[in-house]
Amino acid sequence: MDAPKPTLPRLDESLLTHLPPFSRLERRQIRTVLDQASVRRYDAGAHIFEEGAPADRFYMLLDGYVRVVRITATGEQVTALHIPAGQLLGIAKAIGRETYPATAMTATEALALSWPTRLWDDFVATYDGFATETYKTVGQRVGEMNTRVVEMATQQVEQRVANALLRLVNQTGRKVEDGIEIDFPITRQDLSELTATTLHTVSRLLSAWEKLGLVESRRKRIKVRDPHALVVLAQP
Amino acid sequence: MDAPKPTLPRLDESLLTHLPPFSRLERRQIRTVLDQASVRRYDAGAHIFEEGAPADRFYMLLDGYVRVVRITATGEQVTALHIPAGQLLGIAKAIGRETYPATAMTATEALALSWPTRLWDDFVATYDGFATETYKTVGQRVGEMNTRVVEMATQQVEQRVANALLRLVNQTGRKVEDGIEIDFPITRQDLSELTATTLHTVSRLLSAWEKLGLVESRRKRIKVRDPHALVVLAQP
DNA sequence: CGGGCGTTTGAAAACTGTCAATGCTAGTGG
DNA sequence: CCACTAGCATTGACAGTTTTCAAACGCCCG
Repeated sequence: MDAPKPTLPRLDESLLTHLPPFSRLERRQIRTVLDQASVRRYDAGAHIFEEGAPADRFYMLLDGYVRVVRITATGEQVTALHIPAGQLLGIAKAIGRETYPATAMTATEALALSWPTRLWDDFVATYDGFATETYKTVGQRVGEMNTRVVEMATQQVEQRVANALLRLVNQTGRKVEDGIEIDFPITRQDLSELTATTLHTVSRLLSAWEKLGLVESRRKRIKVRDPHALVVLAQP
Repeated sequence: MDAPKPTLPRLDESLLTHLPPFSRLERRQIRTVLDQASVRRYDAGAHIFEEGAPADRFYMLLDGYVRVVRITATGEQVTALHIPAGQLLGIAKAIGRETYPATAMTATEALALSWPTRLWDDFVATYDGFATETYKTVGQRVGEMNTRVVEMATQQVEQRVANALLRLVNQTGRKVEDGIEIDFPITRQDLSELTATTLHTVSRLLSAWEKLGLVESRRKRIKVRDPHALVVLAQP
């Protein structure tokens, strides 16, 4: 919400060198980019920007996970997607918008760089590969949204939840002993907002799957023990 | 699917002068753009391009309506959006994709220009306003998809169908005596693919609304007589 | 004028949501 | 260090919208 403030120590260039939108830049260019950036740490659950607000800044998530949600007139939340560290967000400018199309809130403690949106056109024009890579990101997100529309239109709840779990595990999974765990705290409610159902139904499904040995879950943590069996469930 | 072929008579420049992506171009530039274009007429129901195919060309729809659909593994169709004359389509390149993300089929007889995708970067670089306007188009479509996800996640079928009807009427409505009619042939099945329900449910809803005097419909035609009442129905 | 395709309608079944109540966990503060 | 409590999760019973299944109708185009 309030404007991010620059930190005193200079940011290290290695922060960006391996991230796609900046990977083709020279050291000197990265220096310039970093000198224009603000860093900020966010608590878990903090709002980075709000749907409908002027798109003042765009962000690069350095650490943590962000949930992109829309909130309906009646107060219900619908989660559009999750963004892992290393991706841009708040890039309204890339799709010709002056305001943010959704609210971004952190799913974990997070760290992000940001730049004033007025620098966007500079970045696109000046930095080789920046535009290409950001449009790829847009493309992936559009693709993912598309997939969700198709799923919601054609599949039953069980399949949607299974698919959502698999996607989370693929995108943000952390390999642990006997399974893969979703790398951030996620509640039944969160999962239900991602799959257009209720927390009750999600709870029942997870309980059932746990009895079958497909998943294991504690409060806010979900571990998938048998991804393949889930893939089977996810099919109609 | 075979390649569009150029027509013999030269295309008139006035075709493009008032269309957003080209409206800032000079006459001479439009001439160049047109000389590189192919025109083609499509029958109603024809496929312009297919999901997953290499994005060889991008298109400007000059007349008619196009339906963008995705087809699931089990053969069900889900309609993503409708595109009216005057808009670009097949602009995979704008979102960093090499293949079309969905199938485009005509809802009516249609007329479209097209260019080889290799010209895309030229267009973006050379023509003032082209990039900006196309990204606005992308933004609008993303916004619309977003809205549909939210609707599907939070609303009942009746509200979704009402909202879909209103959107169609707003975007492609033609004012007629005592009402506004959707400007292209649309079946119950089509509407159900747009709202994630079945043709039966759509049929029942339309029958009920017709009894109430909100709409009037014949085979493949829907006329909205009382948009305001529909807006009320569309609310939760 | 015929038939195909779109449409209508009834009845029954099925998912899934709603309501309600309780149990449990993890973090907080004394 | 332990008790407390707020938030998260579980579960049963029930209701209701929506789909599914089936059958028949009727409009339009060729």
